[in-house]
Amino acid sequence: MCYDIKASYEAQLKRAKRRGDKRAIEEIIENLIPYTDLPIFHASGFKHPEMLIYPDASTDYPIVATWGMVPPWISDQDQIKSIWNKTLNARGETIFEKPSFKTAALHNRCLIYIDGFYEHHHFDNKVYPFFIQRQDEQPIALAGLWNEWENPANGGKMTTFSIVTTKGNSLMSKIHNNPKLKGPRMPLILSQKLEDEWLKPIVNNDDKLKIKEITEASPSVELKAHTVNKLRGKDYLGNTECISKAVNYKELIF
DNA sequence: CCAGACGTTGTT
DNA sequence: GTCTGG
DNA sequence: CCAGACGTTGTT
DNA sequence: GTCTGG
Repeated sequence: MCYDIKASYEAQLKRAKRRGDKRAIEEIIENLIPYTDLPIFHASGFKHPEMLIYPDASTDYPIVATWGMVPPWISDQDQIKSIWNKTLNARGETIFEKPSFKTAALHNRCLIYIDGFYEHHHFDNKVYPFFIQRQDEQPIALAGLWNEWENPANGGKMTTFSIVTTKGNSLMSKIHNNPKLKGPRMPLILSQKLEDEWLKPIVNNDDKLKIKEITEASPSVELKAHTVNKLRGKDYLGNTECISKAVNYKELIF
């Protein structure tokens, strides 16, 4: 599962920067960043933040997109409201089957670069938020699906995305403290090699199988986690830098 | 055939 | 748009 | 996902 | 307990 993320400028621009094209970076900062909610120290998917994603059609130059997939057959604002809280994540195992995701799974895959994500741990009837990041604290590349929706009423365009999830690893199991095999979920984290595989167009069945393989392999990236301040309700601090900082809960036994 | 959905998460 | 359930 | 409401009347 | 809103 993945409903809460941190996405700094540095993380979001990581892929654009790898070519060392300074002019391109300036352009992105000038023309795209103003339309995003960056920097995001914490955002809930349920607030549908605007971020940068790297689509297959333009692998090194990002576009602005809203978190919460709006499938092409949606016809008005009311339908958007009823669907986009349910399409923040897409189960990797079924992206080629679900009506909301199947077209995007074939033709509209993307990468989302974040610093880390947040998960809620339950202990003694209370909820403790954790921030999860790479052990080396480098940005994380997530597998995503995107779509451009056109409003039939006025031709207005809206680009949206969903984060692909997969089976959770042992750290996730511990945070979710779930003994069941059915197990916790986590976002699909891609190694550098798989990032490019994920964006490669599908032209035959082998390509499709390759993508399926990626969604089924458990992420090999080493992660670490610490408790942070509340992410929901009255005690929520909002989108402030300190929200991903470690906070000690004395009563919590983890 | 038409109507209605179309999605994800987890059980301290 | 396309699939599922009745 | 978590937090917060969960109801009625009539009008600041 | 269960549903809605963010």
